[in-house]
Order: sequence, then C-alpha cells, then structure tokens
Amino acid sequence: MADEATTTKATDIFSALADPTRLRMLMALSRCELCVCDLASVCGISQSGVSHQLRLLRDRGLVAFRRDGQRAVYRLADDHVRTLIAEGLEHASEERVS
Amino acid sequence: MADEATTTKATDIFSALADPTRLRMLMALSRCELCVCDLASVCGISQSGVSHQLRLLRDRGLVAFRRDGQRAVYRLADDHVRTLIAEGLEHASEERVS
DNA sequence: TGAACATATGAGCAAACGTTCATATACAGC
DNA sequence: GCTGTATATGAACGTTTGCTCATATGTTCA
Repeated sequence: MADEATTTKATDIFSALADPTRLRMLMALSRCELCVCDLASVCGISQSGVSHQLRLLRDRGLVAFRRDGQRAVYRLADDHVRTLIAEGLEHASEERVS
Repeated sequence: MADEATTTKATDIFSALADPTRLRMLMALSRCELCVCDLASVCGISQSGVSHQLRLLRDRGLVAFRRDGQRAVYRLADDHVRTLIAEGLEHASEERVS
C-alpha cells in the first residue's frame, strides 16, 4: 500500500484543499450546492477565477455539477471530501498539544 | 466556527501535505522516527532540501524533533497528523465513485 | 584545540500557481 | 434569428514554491 500512484493522488487531493479560495468554495459546498456566481460572491474573486478553480476541483474529482438552465450547479463529489475538510478544520481549530 | 484564522491554519496544514516530498517524509515518519540523513535517502533529494522542508513542517507544527548526539531525530508531532495522512491515502486508493 | 560528521541557513533559479482581462461558448426568452 | 445572462477558456502577469549550491552552525572524539 501507499505506492507511487497513490501518493501522487493523495498529494493531488491535499493540494486541492491547500488554497484558501478553494477551501472556502468547498466549505460552502459542504453545506449546500451552489452555482458559479454564488461561489464567486462567497470567495470574493472573479467569476473567471472561480471557474478556473472549479475545473481543477472537477479534474481532481472533488466536485461534480449539473446544468440547471443557464446555471451550472456544483456540489461535493462525495462524503470523503466532506470528511477530509471537516478533519482539517477540526485539527486547525484545536489548540496545539506539544 | 470556521473563521478566517481557522481556515488559514487548515490551508497551512493541507499545503504541508500537498507536496510529494513532504508527504513521503511524513509517511516514513508515521512508521518510526528518523534522522535527517535517513529522510534524505527516503526522499531522494539533498540533505539541504530535506532540512528546508523539515523546517516548514516544524513551523506548521506537524513534526517535532530531539537531538541525539550529532543527529536530529524527527517524529510526527501528534496523532492528528497521522490520521490526516491515513485518511488522504485511503481516499486516494479508493476507486472513484461517480 | 582541531578534524570529521550531521544539520541548518541563505542566495539564487526554474517551474508551478492564482489571479485578472478579454473572449468564446451555452442556454433562455423574445 | 437576436439579446441578455451564465459559464468556460486562453493568455499574460506577478508571486510563491521546491530544489541545489555554498556556507555556517553544532556536536563528538581525539
């Protein structure tokens, strides 16, 4: 276990979570599904920026989406993502135990 | 919960895990404590490179170390780190469920 | 003290990243 | 068809990252 491919995939997942903008997007999506413009206002960056980041998250398999008329409505791909985010936030909010 | 500071701290943790070299180092350290030169041979980069990365991991609170003569012996700072790594690897090794 | 070994630090550089701007594509309603 | 809105894509940019080289610091033993 933990071969080269798995390690690479794990770093891909972690690096997807390693940017403040993407983490905020995923935190928002862990509550409810949202369209691109919603995410843009949540993150405070341009629609274009959000779209670029969403493509990365899609490529890494962290989010999925459906078309709803003109809108593209995004959601977390699965509960694994939700769990990882929750764990990271939990550890981050805990006091450091030496 | 999940305020600005917590989000930042979480991205710091995730980005520490987001590099192949650092993840390999941490995976090795999750089995047993190791000195710098051991880690260098595990990672296949220079001693200097390992030392730089260890400093980052120390600053982020992911590893701790003790002096043993000339050696600096590093270990994971706590079990939270071990848990996060294990989760990431587990998710990475699972088949993608659409 | 001085030599040998282990680790840490600083400078420098190529590559990757995150953003914006401009523009293209897709859909809805007229 | 055309217009307006939502999303996607490509180019360009400044910034950050991860590494190596050279060198400094620290520890042990003679």
